Amino acid sequence: METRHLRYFVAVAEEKHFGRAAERLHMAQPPLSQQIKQLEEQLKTQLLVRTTRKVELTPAGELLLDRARGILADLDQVAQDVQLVGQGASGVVRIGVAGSTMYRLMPRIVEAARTRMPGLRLNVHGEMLTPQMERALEENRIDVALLRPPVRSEALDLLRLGQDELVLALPEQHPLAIRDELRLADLAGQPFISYPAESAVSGIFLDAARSAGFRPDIVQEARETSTLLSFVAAGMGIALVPTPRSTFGLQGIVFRALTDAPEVDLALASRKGDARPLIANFLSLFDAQTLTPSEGTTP
Amino acid sequence: METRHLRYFVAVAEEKHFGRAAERLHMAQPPLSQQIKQLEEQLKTQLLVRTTRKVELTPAGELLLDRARGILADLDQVAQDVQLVGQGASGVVRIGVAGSTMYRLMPRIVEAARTRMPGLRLNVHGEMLTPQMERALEENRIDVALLRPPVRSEALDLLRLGQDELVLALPEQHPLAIRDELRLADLAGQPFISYPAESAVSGIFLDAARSAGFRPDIVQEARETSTLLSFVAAGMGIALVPTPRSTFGLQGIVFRALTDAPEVDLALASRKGDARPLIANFLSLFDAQTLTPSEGTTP
DNA sequence: TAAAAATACTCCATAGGTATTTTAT
DNA sequence: ATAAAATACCTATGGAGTATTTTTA
Repeated sequence: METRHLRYFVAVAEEKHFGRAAERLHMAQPPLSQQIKQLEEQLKTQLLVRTTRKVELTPAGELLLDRARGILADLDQVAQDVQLVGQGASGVVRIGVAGSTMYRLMPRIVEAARTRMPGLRLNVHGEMLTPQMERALEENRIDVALLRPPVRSEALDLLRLGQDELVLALPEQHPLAIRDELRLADLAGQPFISYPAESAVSGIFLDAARSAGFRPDIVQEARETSTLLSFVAAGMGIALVPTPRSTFGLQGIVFRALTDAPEVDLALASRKGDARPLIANFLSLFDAQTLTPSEGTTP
Repeated sequence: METRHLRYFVAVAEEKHFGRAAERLHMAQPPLSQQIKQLEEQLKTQLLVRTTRKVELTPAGELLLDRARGILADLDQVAQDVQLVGQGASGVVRIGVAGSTMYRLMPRIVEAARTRMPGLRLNVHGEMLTPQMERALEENRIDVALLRPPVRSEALDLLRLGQDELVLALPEQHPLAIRDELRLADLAGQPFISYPAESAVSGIFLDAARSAGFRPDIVQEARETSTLLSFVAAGMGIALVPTPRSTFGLQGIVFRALTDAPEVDLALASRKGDARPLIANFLSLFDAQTLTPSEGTTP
């Protein structure tokens, strides 16, 4: 049974007239009769009762009409869908995201995708650290990653989305809070709360501290900025965090800029080899600074 | 897009090898390549990535593989279903049934249909009287009718299912209840409960009474036997009913046979013109006395 | 008898086959 | 160097067209 048979049958069943159906199909009546006859022979089932005055459907014909319409509609839909996927206008992008980009940047990304690529679905893998995302990309478990450089792998493309300065978070009553100018070196000897050692922000912080001539005393690690700040609020230590716009409702915390603040980037990483139009389209959403630059968030 | 394209594509996508796919399709490799190429051109979408070492699916190809399998399965299913309907092995039979055949005969009919024609679905139109069913048949609102003859129309085929004698139902305390032999004529002058005037049983009763030389005094009509017997139990009158096997839990009723009891048939009626195999098959279930004869019920 | 579907036949488009070339590993 | 897909070309099946006959309301 070819789709031709279905198209022809539906036309005849709807017109209840071979001549008119043939016209509608832009063909002559005899070959149409032949094809219908062939269909009936293949199905070993009479579909139409023909008299010279009228064409009527048998119960089997009624069933076929209904089902054939469905199948033809399916075919049209599939053709459309396949083309959309082929053009990269439709499909699922698996995106790995750093912990708390979830709160400020991710919603913007989701919104941008929703409005400018309606056929796209984002499969979000949250709470990942940069090295985890690198591996996940390499092992094809995710397609793109919203991460903080640097990345080790050479096989990744990076699209910089923005830059944050690390700012100092410290308890309100802390002696350093009254100083109006602070340098990194002033923090030597303080107890620090930090992100996990594997995280990009932690690496940047440690490098910067080493350059400033001290080795920070990390008294506590926290994966999420909200947790980290709550430790600061509790007076356990001070911390450097990527310019947070909210204190997560915590009391007793103040933020101070550093004159020599280390910078952290935020970037979209993807595999260099990945030629899929969907990924290219998704990345192109962010080429033209859709998300205002320096709109970084927390690690 | 022809189903050929789908079959070919599924074969190649599954084998991931044009040569093996061609073998599986019992054809040569070049025309297969051509057809796939044609499909890709029609969809304006690349479906496969070919190298000389391996064939891989694009995301669009993955989608098409999945959907094409579904459509091909649908087609097979449709072909099967159409053939079943064509052979009359599957479909819906709209059956009109006399009121209380529902309780004893209908379940047997449903059971016979279920076991011997699993593809058949019965659409039961209950609580109908013979003349209503005749009209419903003529107007093609039902396909068959389980009714009590006689029927007026010449355009119906009747298949007799069984025969009942009308038995006398009367209050326990009724004077006639002590007589050991009763004839119809003995009932002259009694108050009667009867089925509606249009019903077949009512007609048969009135004819029999006329022959016996009296015109019954009908004090109450009831459509359903259960209702009718409750009137008898209440002492409102006596009644002739088709051999009921249950008293519907009513107290104070007795049944007496009449030596000259009128007989009522039960039959399956169908349109003479109806050549649909489904109807023929359904009726043939009852040709061979599947339902034991004289298993009649109530009107 | 007239309108419509079925036949009979003819033709040609194209699915499918054969031979060969190209390509990527 | 080789396996596999693509290309080139040919063949022939069968889909579609034209002319005509058959059917039935």
